Amino acid sequence: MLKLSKKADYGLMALQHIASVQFGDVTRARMVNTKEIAEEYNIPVELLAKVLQALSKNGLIESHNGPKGGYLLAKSPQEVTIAQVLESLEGPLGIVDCSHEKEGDLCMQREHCTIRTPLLKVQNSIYQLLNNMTLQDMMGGTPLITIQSVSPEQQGVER
Amino acid sequence: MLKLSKKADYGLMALQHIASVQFGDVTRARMVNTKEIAEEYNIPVELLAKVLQALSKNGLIESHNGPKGGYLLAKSPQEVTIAQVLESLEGPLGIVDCSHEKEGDLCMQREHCTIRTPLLKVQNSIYQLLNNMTLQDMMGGTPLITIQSVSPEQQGVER
DNA sequence: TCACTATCCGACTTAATTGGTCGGAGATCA
DNA sequence: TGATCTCCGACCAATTAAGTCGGATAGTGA
Repeated sequence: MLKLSKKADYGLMALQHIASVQFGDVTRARMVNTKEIAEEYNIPVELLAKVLQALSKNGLIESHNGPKGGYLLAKSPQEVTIAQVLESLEGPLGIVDCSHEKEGDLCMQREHCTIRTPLLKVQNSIYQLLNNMTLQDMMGGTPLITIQSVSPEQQGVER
Repeated sequence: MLKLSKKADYGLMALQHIASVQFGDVTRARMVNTKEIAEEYNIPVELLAKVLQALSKNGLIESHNGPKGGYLLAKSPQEVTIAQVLESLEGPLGIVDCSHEKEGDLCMQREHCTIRTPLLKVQNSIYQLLNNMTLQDMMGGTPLITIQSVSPEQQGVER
């Protein structure tokens, strides 16, 4: 319930990866391509490509093709909010349908609908939550759970 | 995106209706059956029945069958949280899959997953939000959009 | 310059979840 | 005791998401 889609998951991972390559201290800034991310995170390549497509279309990342091509962050990490990412991949987000319904297909329950107002409140709260968290927060702010590429013998250490 | 299911919608409406019939000031307390709710809110009867079944199974309402039967709220409105309702109808709610994953099917992205921790924060915030709002809040606290059942003589008005 | 290669891009197919439907079992009231 | 009204559990269809495939485009090296 309320689970976000694989596309959203993949999108967030990819963006986070691109951001840390581009702005992180460890490696020097470079372009990163679909295949690299897919292999790093075990994501089906073509699906990830689709996700990156959408993000590019919505102006969150820039695409450069040809050999040595790849993707680049279009904005700085603190300018990209989680809400923007999710909306780019899944359309406008809303708990209730009637929040963004067009003329003609309003729900049959409308007339007696008593749950709309309180749910809209919840929806707004969630939106603010997602809109206040940026890529920046996902990168540096919180430590990784398990770090594999550092010391392999710590693999078993979880949570 | 993040939209809650029809079942959840229907469930909330039904509970709200039952609550206001049982505890509201307008009419005297009585049992309410599936058909009545379905007609009132234009919900497919059988689907609503399924929803009420689930709620009954999870101890949120009591079922009484036979003629003059119907449903009754099992707890007082301020004891029933939105989170409880949603979980009864849709299983445990979580933004990320890995929050309640069992042994064996952990996601392939786990090893490098950098987005888990921040997303869990978001998830907790949302949960608290839903867990702090009760049926009571949905009834009296917030005004209705359209108030049809206010004047008693309109009570019998059916369509 | 020209051909090759590696990339992005859009449409299609398949699997899963959700929404909706049907017939049966149990209980109550006349 | 019988008939009726209710809840209950299993079944089927439709929508949506997940994953796949081939084509188009741009850059590089000979």
